[in-house]
Order: sequence, then C-alpha cells, then structure tokens
Amino acid sequence: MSRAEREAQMLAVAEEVFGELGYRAASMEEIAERCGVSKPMLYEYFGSKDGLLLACLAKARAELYRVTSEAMALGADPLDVLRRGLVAYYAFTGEHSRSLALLMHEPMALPEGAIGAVEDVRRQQHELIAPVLAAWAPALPPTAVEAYTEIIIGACERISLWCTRRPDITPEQAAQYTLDFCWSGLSGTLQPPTEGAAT
Amino acid sequence: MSRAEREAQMLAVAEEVFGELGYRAASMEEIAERCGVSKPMLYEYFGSKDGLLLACLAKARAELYRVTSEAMALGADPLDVLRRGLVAYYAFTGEHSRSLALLMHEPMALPEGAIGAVEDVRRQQHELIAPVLAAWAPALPPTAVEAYTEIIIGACERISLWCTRRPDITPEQAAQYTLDFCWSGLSGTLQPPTEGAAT
DNA sequence: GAGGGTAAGTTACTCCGGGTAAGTTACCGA
DNA sequence: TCGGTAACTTACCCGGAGTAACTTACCCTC
Repeated sequence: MSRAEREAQMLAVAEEVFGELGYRAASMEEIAERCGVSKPMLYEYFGSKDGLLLACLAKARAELYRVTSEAMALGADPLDVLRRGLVAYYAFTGEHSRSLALLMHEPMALPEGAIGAVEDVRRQQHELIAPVLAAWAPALPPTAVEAYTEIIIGACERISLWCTRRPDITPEQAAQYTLDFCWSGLSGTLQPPTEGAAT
Repeated sequence: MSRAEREAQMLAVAEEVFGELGYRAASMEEIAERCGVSKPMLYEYFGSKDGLLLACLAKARAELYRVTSEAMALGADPLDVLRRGLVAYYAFTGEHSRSLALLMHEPMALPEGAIGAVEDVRRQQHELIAPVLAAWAPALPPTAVEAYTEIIIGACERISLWCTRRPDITPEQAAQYTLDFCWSGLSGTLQPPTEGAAT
C-alpha cells in the first residue's frame, strides 16, 4: 500500500478509535491492528500518539474551515453570512459529534468521569444563570432559556480565557464587554444590515 | 499528621502541580514527594490519579460557586445580578488561571501541543468571524471586536454541545437561537430591568 | 535477467508511570 | 506492658508508549 493511502487510512481509523474510546483509552496497538499493520508503522508516519492526534485535529479543522467558509461565501448580507456560517458549523459538529466533538471537548485524555465533572461546573453555572433569565422574562420558552444560558456560559469561558492572553483587561472590563453584548446584541452597537445590500 | 490535614495538603499540592505541569505530565510520584509522603498515601486518600483530579475539580467548583453566588446575591436588579456574577467569575478564573483554568480548558492530558491545536481551531473561527463584525461596524474598537468574536465562538461551542444532548434541535434551529441572541441580546426578547426594582 | 538500493513492514525489546501487596513504625488506650 | 490500629514505607507488577534491529519485496539500472 502506498504512503498516501496508508496515511489516509490511518487517519480515518485513528479518528474513529479516538472517537470511540477517547484519547487515553485508545492504544496505538489497537489502532495499528485495525489498520492491519504493526505499531511501529504508526510511529513511522506520525511520530507519536500525540502526533497522530494532532494530525486528526488538523484534518478536522481543515474540513470545518472548508464547510463554514464555503457556506459564508454564499451569504447576501452580514446577517445572512453569519446565519449560513452558524448552520454549517452546527451541521458539521453534529455529524462529527462522535469524533470531532470528543476531540474538541473531551479534549484528549479526560479521566473518564472527569469530563462529567467539568460539565458539572457548567451545570452549576447553568443553575445560577437560568433562574435569572427565567425570572426576567417569564414569557421566554424554556428551550430558549436553556439555549441562552448555554450561550452565556460559553461566552464567559471564552472571555475568561481571552483575559489570560490579554492581561490588560480587568475583570470589570471583561464583565462589561460580556454584558454589553448580551444585553444589546450586535444590533445595539453595530449597523443593522441594510436590506439587500451585499458586501 | 491527621487525616484531614493531609487531605487538604494533598489537594493544594495536587492543584499546584497539575496547574504547573498539566494533568498528564504531573506524576503521582512528584505530587507525593512535594507532600513529603510516598505514593501509596495518595492512593489511600484518593484512589487514583483521576480521583485526585476529580477532588481538585470538586474543590475548585465549590469555591467558584461560593464566590459567584455570593456576589450575585448582592445584586439589586437582574442586570446588576448578572454584572456582579460576571465580575466575580472573571476575577476568580483570573486568579486561578494557572490551576483552575488549566484544569477546565486544557482539560487534562493535553498532548502538549494539542492545546495549541485545539486553540488553532478557534483562531480559525476567529479569522472567519472578526472580519464580518469589523466590516459591519467600522466604528467598533478592535478590542471590542475581539471580545465579541470570542463570545460568539464560545457560544457556538456550547450550543453545539447542547445539541448533542438535545437531538431534537436541528442545526437551523440552533443557528436561529444563536442569531437571535447575538443580534438582539437580552433586551430584545426580555423585559428590561425596571429601575430600582429588586427581587 | 541478476544485483542492489530503497521503501514497507515485522518482531522483540526498553522504560516510565499508574497502581498494589506486604510489611514497618509509632501512637494510644487498657 | 501489651496489643491494636492508623499513618506510612519499600519493593514490586503490569500495561502501553516508544525504539532498535532485522526481513521482505518491489523497482530501477546495468
């Protein structure tokens, strides 16, 4: 079997095994066996178990980029661009939830129960936020409350990580950005997309 | 040394070592050594390396809950409640960025470079989203564009994970929730906080 | 068509780190 | 003083990542 074929096969098998068992529980032996080759071959091609994972991630990333950017390119106006990007993103992550999502979220060697423990932290945040939203707007359907709560949790996590890269941002400023966005949305600070105006 | 003291000491040391080296690179031997005891003691107290990590997470989670819920309890109105919660959250994650944030974001056994690779996926999303925002609102300061982009990325990730728990939600619906929130914010669908009205 | 270089592949190991079995010290109450 | 128990240690097992050395088979050249 040629080098390129083997590499593609190994990547596909690895993505599958990582998705099934998680990074930690997946052994190089197992992946090699399913490829019908022996372990050193994997090391020949990818250097290490980490290298193999990284290659899987790179492949998934390239695909994600392709589907989302292609979808966005078809958009007529900014709002449409965002909508198409979002749909493509959710469709992709939904289809690849067993492999991609595990690679991203469980990231790699999660101690089995620890992925649940990390989610527990978020569930706890959920319990804090959802009642505020619900009390605020009794008319909002429960599903929307859930979705909005998840959005806020995700936003908080991302901003807190952003803060570690931007030490000049104080917690108060970070909170203000988050609040501004969550309160007014994009329509508050940005120009609404003028109807029919592309570009 | 008494059981309770040891346990507290071990947890503190473990949090420190996990934060310094990451879950994978941290060895039980190293943690035990820094505690001044031998490895089997750690197993006596926490059962396994995973158990030790889980205990660290539980402790961090309890602290995070305490500081955020206490801060929120002081809020006068919903907006104020959210703001106080956000400030407390960012302050906490900022202070504990070396231990807690690493536990949450790098989650645990990240293949060294893989944490960067996962972030690369997000950077890629950033490159797709930021230009749209910037084009949309040339007047928005670059820092705000950054913050808003990060918020959208975090929201997308959370919603995509939410979708795996709610298979009834289609990608289109997920996109619609995300768009509604990002476009109008809470002020669009919810009652604005009536001035001075607590509870 | 024989020879040799190279690329695909294997077996058989080392080594590190998580986890454990069995034993040792030292404190405390009877 | 003696025993029991609780904190703790040494010395080990074992699985899986990673590697060294060897084998096969193809293809290109003379």
